[in-house]
Amino acid sequence: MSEDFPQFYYHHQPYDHDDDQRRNTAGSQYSSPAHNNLQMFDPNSYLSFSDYNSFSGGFGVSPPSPEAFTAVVKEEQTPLAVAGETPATPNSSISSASTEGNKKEVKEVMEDEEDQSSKKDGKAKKKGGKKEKQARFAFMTKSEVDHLEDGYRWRKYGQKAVKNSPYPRSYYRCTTQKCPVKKRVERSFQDPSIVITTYEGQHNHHLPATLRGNMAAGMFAPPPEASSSFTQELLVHMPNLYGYGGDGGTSNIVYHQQNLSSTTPHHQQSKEIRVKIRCVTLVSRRVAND
DNA sequence: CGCATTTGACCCGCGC
DNA sequence: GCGCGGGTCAAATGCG
Repeated sequence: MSEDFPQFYYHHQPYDHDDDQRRNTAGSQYSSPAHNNLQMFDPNSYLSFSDYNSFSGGFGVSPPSPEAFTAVVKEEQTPLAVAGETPATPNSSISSASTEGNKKEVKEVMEDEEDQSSKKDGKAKKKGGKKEKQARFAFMTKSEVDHLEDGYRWRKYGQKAVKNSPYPRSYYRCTTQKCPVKKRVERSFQDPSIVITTYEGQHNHHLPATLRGNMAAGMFAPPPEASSSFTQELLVHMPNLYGYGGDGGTSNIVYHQQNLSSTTPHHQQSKEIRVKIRCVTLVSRRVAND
């Protein structure tokens, strides 16, 4: 699976020479036409991660040279997710800008457990073999820290080396009792500045009160000055965005880009947040229209 | 002392 | 059937 993620955001940073070098070495088998265009993205490689049809059907927007963008894939909700609670605590997460606010971009993917990727999930079955399908939600964040703060408390229970990647994958479980949520965190081998976080399951509890209130209930960790409104906006849009409460019958992908500075000045962060909110709004409308 | 992390062993599914 | 790789367990260790 780890092979799929880098493919997804391939060339997100077209001017990163270091990245090119890495592709020529460790990621040789993933080499693709060197155009700074996400159209070069190969959905086939992504298939195991998310529904291929979602991409082929919805990848109509293709920015020529993304400096920063957000991509969202919305797919059918799993029966489990639909039957579950409303996303008071959606299985989404935050890509924290860490202490320095160095987050540059966030990409999200909603993963449907009913697609082919569930095959791999089967491996997660433990001795009991009772593991059920869990909704999964993955996103990529440009961050220097591996474990992004998302408001929940996590306990690391494993770490494995990732094939074709020098970076290990870490496994975390929510420390809250009876909370089934897990997450995997790994770093892209193509761009080590990218952290790939995959959430599995939905929290059956609220955010721990000890952690900066509930500012992290959304998907991203906004800069402090914008945290409140930003999170609220996201929470408002999340249901449509990920099909919670929706018809769940449409596959969708929305791609969005903005020419955000990679070194966003502090005073422009709120602007960036607004851009993202707009993006989410756009997604919501689109889903609604479908 | 309690909790989190580390890490090697183990389990399981899949491909050959 | 076997090997590989992903995921999890659990004892040891670290840390506040």
